[in-house]
Amino acid sequence: MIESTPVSVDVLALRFDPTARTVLLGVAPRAQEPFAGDLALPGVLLGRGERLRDAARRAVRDKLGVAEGAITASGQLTTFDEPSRDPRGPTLSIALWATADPGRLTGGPTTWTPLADVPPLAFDHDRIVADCRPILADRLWRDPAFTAGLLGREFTTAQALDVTESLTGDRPYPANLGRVMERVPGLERTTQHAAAQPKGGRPPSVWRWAT
Amino acid sequence: MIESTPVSVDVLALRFDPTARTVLLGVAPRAQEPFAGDLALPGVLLGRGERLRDAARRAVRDKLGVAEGAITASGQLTTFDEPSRDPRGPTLSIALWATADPGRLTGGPTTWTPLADVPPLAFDHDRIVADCRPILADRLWRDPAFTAGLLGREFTTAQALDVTESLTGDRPYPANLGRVMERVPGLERTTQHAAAQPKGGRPPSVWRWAT
DNA sequence: GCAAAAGTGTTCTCCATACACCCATGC
DNA sequence: GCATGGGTGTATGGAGAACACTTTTGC
Repeated sequence: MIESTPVSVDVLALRFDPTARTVLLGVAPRAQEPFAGDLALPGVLLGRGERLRDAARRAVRDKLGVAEGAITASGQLTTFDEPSRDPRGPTLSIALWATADPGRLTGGPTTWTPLADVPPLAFDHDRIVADCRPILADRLWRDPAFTAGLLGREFTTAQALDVTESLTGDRPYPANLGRVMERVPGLERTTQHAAAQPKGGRPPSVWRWAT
Repeated sequence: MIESTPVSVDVLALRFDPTARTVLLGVAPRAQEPFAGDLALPGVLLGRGERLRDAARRAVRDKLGVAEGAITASGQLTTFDEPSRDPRGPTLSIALWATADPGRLTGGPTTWTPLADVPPLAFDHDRIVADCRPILADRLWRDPAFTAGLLGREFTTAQALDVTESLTGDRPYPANLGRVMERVPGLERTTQHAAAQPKGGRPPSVWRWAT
């Protein structure tokens, strides 16, 4: 029997905060050595026969204190295999994304930090975040599960602008983003309009997923 | 100590055959149960601390009999985590691609089958091939390592047409493919022309990678 | 009215697709 | 010459980016 490399699942847990108008990444201080006390992505060792999605949910629940019901979607990113990424010995890290409903979020030791400005993290987690951000930006408006997971079943143009800016780094013209969204299968502009921003401005349209 | 899921690396080993004018996939009959005798992708269990690339090279060498020097490039695809994919118990399968130089290929029990027409394979390898083919098609002309690995340092327009057809399923117009290739960084059309096809026709241009 | 922010319409550019036509080879 | 097949030029359509101008809100 060959001794195999342990596999950990590390999660980029994302949540859109409509008040702060940014996408936040969930990180938590590590409870144990190594890097005890340092911030890190939620991660767990993959159990035997466990599916990646389930491990990701478990990581988010145990390490961030997010109820499983609040996790709206998840998916695979890439695998990191540098043997020295964990000082305890070689480990494989499979990165997944997960989106959380900003609704009920039991406190916990979680720090939600803007995705655009993540503090230094333990292990090679800085690299994981850096490598995966472009992948996430690419998924937006292309992968409906990811997009709907982040924005919810119903959202406004203003929120869509904020999310896009958080992920890609720059803010699209509302007109152009509207045309992109028109072409997303299953997404429709409703005739409703949300309340305007506190500072004023025209009230944005409400968008809804078909099914 | 938690018992972890064993990780196998399964490889889509690709080789361009200029004579047959198609991209071939390397498969070999399994030596052991389960599925002994059935064709399967070359795969090995990932050793502790072993890098994915190295495991892929090992798989191609041990299972296909391809010399390591003949492997020109490799890269990551996706991970398959259905717990029932191996009857012996849950295993993770990380799929990688690898390209082989059609030069020296010591016989071995390898079958090289056209990528467009792969026979039934053991385990879930049919699904792996089906899921990964579009990813490979997308990599062509975008990932220089992959493209150069398949076509070599120097190749003709005719070969480029054949490879594109094998991966995507339909044959582009020579004119359009030429313009795509002009825009590939590091790839240049030389002033040379190769010999014409046996049936005649205009001799195709030779393309070369810059460095 | 004024500032803020979304929506409408228009233009421009780039790229992919398609095809008519020209050119160079084997036979 | 004729079939074969790559190369040149050209047109068309769709997507993205940029921006003037209009509309609807808060104050």
